Order: sequence, then structure tokens, then C-alpha cells
Amino acid sequence: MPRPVVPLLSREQIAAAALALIDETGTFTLPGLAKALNVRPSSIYHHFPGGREAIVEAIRGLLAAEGLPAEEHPHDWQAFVDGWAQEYRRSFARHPKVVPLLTGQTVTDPLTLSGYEQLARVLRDAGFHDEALLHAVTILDSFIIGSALDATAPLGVWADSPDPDSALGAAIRAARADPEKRSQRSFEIGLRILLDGLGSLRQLP
Amino acid sequence: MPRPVVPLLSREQIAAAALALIDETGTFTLPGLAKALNVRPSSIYHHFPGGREAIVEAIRGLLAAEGLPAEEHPHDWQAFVDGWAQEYRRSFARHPKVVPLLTGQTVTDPLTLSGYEQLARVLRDAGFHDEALLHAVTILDSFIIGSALDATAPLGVWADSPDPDSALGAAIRAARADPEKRSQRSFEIGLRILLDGLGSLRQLP
DNA sequence: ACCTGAACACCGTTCAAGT
DNA sequence: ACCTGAACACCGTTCAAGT
Repeated sequence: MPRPVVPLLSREQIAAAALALIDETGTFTLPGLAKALNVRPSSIYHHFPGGREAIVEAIRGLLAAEGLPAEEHPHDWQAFVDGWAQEYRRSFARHPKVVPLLTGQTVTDPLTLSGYEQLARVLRDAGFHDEALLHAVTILDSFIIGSALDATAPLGVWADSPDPDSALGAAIRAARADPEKRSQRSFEIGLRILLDGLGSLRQLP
Repeated sequence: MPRPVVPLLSREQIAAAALALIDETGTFTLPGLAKALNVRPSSIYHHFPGGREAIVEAIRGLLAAEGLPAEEHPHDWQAFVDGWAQEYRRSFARHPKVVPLLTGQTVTDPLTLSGYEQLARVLRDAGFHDEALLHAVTILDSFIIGSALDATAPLGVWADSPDPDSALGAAIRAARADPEKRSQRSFEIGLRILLDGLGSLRQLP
């Protein structure tokens, strides 16, 4: 089957299929992806000259697009940052297995970048100056990504060890919520602490 | 060359060689590792039946061992947590390229686990109860790992884009410190905020 | 422009065979 | 116990060739 009249593939289609494979199996291979798309592996390179890495980056874009409809600019910067962070983390939570794939790779996806840019603008308008602004963005970014990784493989998984008088093990056995809920709750608590604390960075230098 | 009188390899040696390869190149392969050790790839499996994944886990152990000598239990839980977090992050900072390899994988390394256990004990003795204790550990863990990833590939890398009136770009251009220092400083600021805020979780339920 | 087919270099892992 | 050699199934990527 040579060049068809209507293209069999599109970047979106390919990225979506790869995302589905990751959701199911935790990763994806190009042969596997090609098979899922009823196509030969080499065909994919026409749409993604950047290869596997570029596909992963397109998946980052899919996640960013999934959680878009929070466009309004609240007057309160803390409310905006709160919504931004919650949405960011939520899109990771929908596809936990993708997160480790994304962390190894430099961000180039434009939608994700524009999200950071929006955040930066809100902070700047709220009185954060260059240095403080960067710190705020970095701290939030670090915490969100770390939390997303925790949601993928919660602490509890490896801590329910045999050791009976482990402080961590005891705490985990005593915890009432399931790991997913607990991870989510930890994120909310941490985010609240950060939002409260970041205010002191305003008007700094 | 069949079985030598004195073993050519040891787990430590193998893990150290793999760590060196990662520091240089960002990753390692078993053929490459074998070549660095003057050995055939199959030999490695005798010391690591768990294969590549087990080697990565042993590397985690090496990092944990590098930063051990902070054993004392300060009376102040905040001082202990501060030291613990700083040391944790420092060991990542010495080998930035390793971090993405570690995040994809469940922690089984005993030394790393005992570090978390120690942290949990200090928090418990300071009055954190099960649920609050787990949240505190999770929040700290998330932030440290996220910060380590930021140190590996700082925000600035992708944000110094062409766009001239980008708020993020402007902030980065205006920042005086180099990315590494800035990432470290962001970590310290975030950690301070978290340490202050986590206190309110004590005595909770 | 878009897909195929064949080919390349390389990967992680297994296992019988040596001592 | 510890290393080798050969073998396996699989991977990401390239590129000429078709329409």
C-alpha cells in the first residue's frame, strides 16, 4: 500500500495511540505503536522526524491540551496559581504511567511552555520580580512534578515492608485512605503551604 | 578466561562503573558497562540476577552511601529534616544525570529506605501522627525529587526562547546567578517554606 | 506528500559450557 | 562460584523505492 489519497496517519493520532499504549503497559515501542496504527514503523518517521523523543513531547502536548479550559485570570494570584497547579497535577494523575517518561526529557511542547508563561505573567503582575518570580515558578514546578511521580508510585508501595516496628510501615498501615487519595491529599496540603509561603517572595528585590 | 581464582567483579564495582558511565554520557548500556569492566555482558548477570533494573537500584544505594555521615539526632526535628533534605538533594546534585533513571523505578535499596525510616522516626517523636507523618514525608520527598529533576534540566534551559517579551524569558535573562546556583537557591527557599508550614501538621489527629 | 520494505547497528537477557 | 560464547527476540532509525 503506497501513498494513499487521504493520509492514514496524523501527529495527533500517533501521539494519542502512543499515550494509550503507555496508559496500558507503562511504555511504548515504535513497532508496537506501528502495529496499533496498522502501519509500518518507518511510516511514523514521516510525521515525527524527531523520532521517539518527539512523540513523547507530543504526548506532553496532549496532556496539556486535556486540561485547558481554565483560561480566566482571577484577580487573586494565589487563586490562579492554585488552579494552575491543580490542573497541572490533575492531567498527570489521569495518565500516571506517562510521568516518568516525561521527566527525562527537556520540555519543548509549546502548549506546556505557554502555560508556564501564563503563570509567570500572573506572578509578575502580582508583584514578583525576576529573581523571586523564577524561584516561585521553579518551586511550584518541582513540587508538582515530584508529586506526580509520587502519585505514580506512592511511598506506601515500598514502605509496607516486613519490619513490624517500622515507623513508616506503622503509619502506612494506620492510614485510612487509599494510596491514590493520600497522595492527592499530600499534594493539596503541600501546595497550600507553598502558596502561603511564596507570598513572602513578593516585592523582594 | 574461565572462572578466575579471585573474582573480577563485585556488585559495588559494577554499580560504580555504571554510575561513572551515567555521569559521563547520561545513561549506560550493558555492553558498554561490560566493556568498561573488561568483561562480557553475560558476566554481569551473575552479580545482578535482576539485570539492568537491579544495577540502577544499586546505584541508588551508592548515592545514599555517599552522603551518610550526618547520623546525629538533633533535638530539633526541623533541624534534622533540614539536614536530611539537604543531604538527599546534595547526593542527587553530585550526579544529576542519574536522577531521571531513578525516578522511573520503585525504591528497594535498603540504605535509602532506612533513610526514610529514620526521617519517619524523628517526625513521630516530634509529635506527628500517622496520617500527618505520611503527608510530611510525602511532601518532602516530592519536593526533593522534583528539585533534583530541576537541577538536572533547569527551567531556564527551555525558557530562554526567542520570544522577546516573554515574562519567563525576561526573568531568566535578568537573573544574575547561573542556573545551577539558582536551582539550588530555589530548593533552599522552598524547603524553608515547607519546614515552616509542616509544623502545623503536628498533633493533628 | 506519504507509506513500504529492507537493512543496520544495537540492545537486554538466557543458558549451556568451561574451570 | 564466576566468567565466556553463542544465541534470541527486540529495539530505534535510515533510506531508496514506490505512487
